[in-house]
Amino acid sequence: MSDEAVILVIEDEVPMRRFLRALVAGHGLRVVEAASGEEGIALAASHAPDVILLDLGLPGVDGLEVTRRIREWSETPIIVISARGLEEDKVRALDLGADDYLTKPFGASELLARLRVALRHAGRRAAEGADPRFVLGDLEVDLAARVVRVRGEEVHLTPIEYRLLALLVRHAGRVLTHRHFLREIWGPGASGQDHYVRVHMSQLRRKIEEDPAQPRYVITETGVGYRLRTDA
Amino acid sequence: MSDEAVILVIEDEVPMRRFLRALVAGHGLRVVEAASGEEGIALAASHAPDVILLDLGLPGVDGLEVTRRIREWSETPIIVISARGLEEDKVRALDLGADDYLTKPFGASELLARLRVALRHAGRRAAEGADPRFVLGDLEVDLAARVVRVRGEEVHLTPIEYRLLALLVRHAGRVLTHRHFLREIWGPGASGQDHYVRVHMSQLRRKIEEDPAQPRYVITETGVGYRLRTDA
DNA sequence: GGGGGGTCTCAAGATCCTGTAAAGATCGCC
DNA sequence: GGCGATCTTTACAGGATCTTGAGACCCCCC
Repeated sequence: MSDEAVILVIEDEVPMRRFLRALVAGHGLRVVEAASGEEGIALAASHAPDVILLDLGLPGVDGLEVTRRIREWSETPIIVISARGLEEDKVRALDLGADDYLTKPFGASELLARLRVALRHAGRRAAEGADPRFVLGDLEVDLAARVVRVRGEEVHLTPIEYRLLALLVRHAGRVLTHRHFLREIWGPGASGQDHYVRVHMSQLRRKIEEDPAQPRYVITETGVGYRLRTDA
Repeated sequence: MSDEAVILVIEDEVPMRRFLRALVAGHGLRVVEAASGEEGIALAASHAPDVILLDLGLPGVDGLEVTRRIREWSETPIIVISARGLEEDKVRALDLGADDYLTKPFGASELLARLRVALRHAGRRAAEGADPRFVLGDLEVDLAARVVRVRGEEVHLTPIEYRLLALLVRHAGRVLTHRHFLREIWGPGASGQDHYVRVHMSQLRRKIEEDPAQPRYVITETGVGYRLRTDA
């Protein structure tokens, strides 16, 4: 999950940029780099990073200006890195919208810890409200909670039934082959056992379809596999 | 709006506490003071402050423990103040849930600026329900007070039982896997020991369920984990 | 009308998972 | 050092789930 997090590094000096990239990338995070303020602002807009690491001492558009410009439209956490440790510099940056301020030299593990704090904030903002749900007619699938409802009623599914449905939901509208189900759920050793899929799909339909003989949700594509309707 | 903001100061040394109160109160913020960790936790629950200023070097329940305990039910920003500037101290506090870490001595205006950052974060989250109590049928869990009641009667839980229940409450309605419980409670070294979870979950049910064989609250999802009902 | 591929359903047995008790190990406290 | 509380570990019965095979069905083509 947080393996997918994207960090934007805005830093003009090459050695420092390398250091930051190595540090951040070495911890399961993706890195996007900008060598100037303008580029940084553009990448913040195009890549929607989860956190921004920003060096104040940029040539051209300086770090404070970058902060101000990004804050006009985005609330992505910004961690400022600076060689200047004067209090008034910190106050200015923080009041302009930065979320943290680190003075060089700093320790690698402190930076990472503060990065985790910022990611926590970013993640919380993203996770506010209810879970993302897939709704189709009377069927409701909450992949985050692992809960399935039909006409508002919770339906109990066994592990295999749930995984079948989750696969269908994640690829709603597309046809999934028997082979695909077998690979994803039973692993590579089960090829050819198409009846596994059929039996469990039948159980699944019995639980979520009103009339399993006339399925509304799970459509069988004869000779190929199954497909989940996207329209009611 | 921010004229109404409440800052909780948890600090045992009187001069420092006076200094912080004067500083914060002089900027249109209300101050609530605690002289110990226990008091701090209690006031955090009863006064619902917008930001918490926490000294790490408390006697008795120390600052790290205070952070951990508050984070069990609340996401109020915590700014840690400490005489210790070692990197590992910072990392530990931040990873336990603190949002910022200031090393003494620090400048007054920097503290205020970081306080404004924390208030910004708190304000963004102002729409939060704020009641850290979970009620479901005859079961009542007060994460702030660390108290569990069944039909009004207080129930004594062992540490592990309580943490199991607290996890369930914090993710009420979602299925939590065995792996998740093991990681959160026993740490990364305990993977594969699913029976830990089963044994303690059984003890927990014996204490909170009327009929453990027909659980009303803790639902088992065979092959996956457990889930706490959200509806009666 | 018959045959065949593909599909659905059912149910029995095998397999895996879960709840529970109970005994031993550990810990904190006096 | 002893005691009580808690945690770990083991064992087993009962329950839930999965596999497997067989029969029925459907649709299309011959």
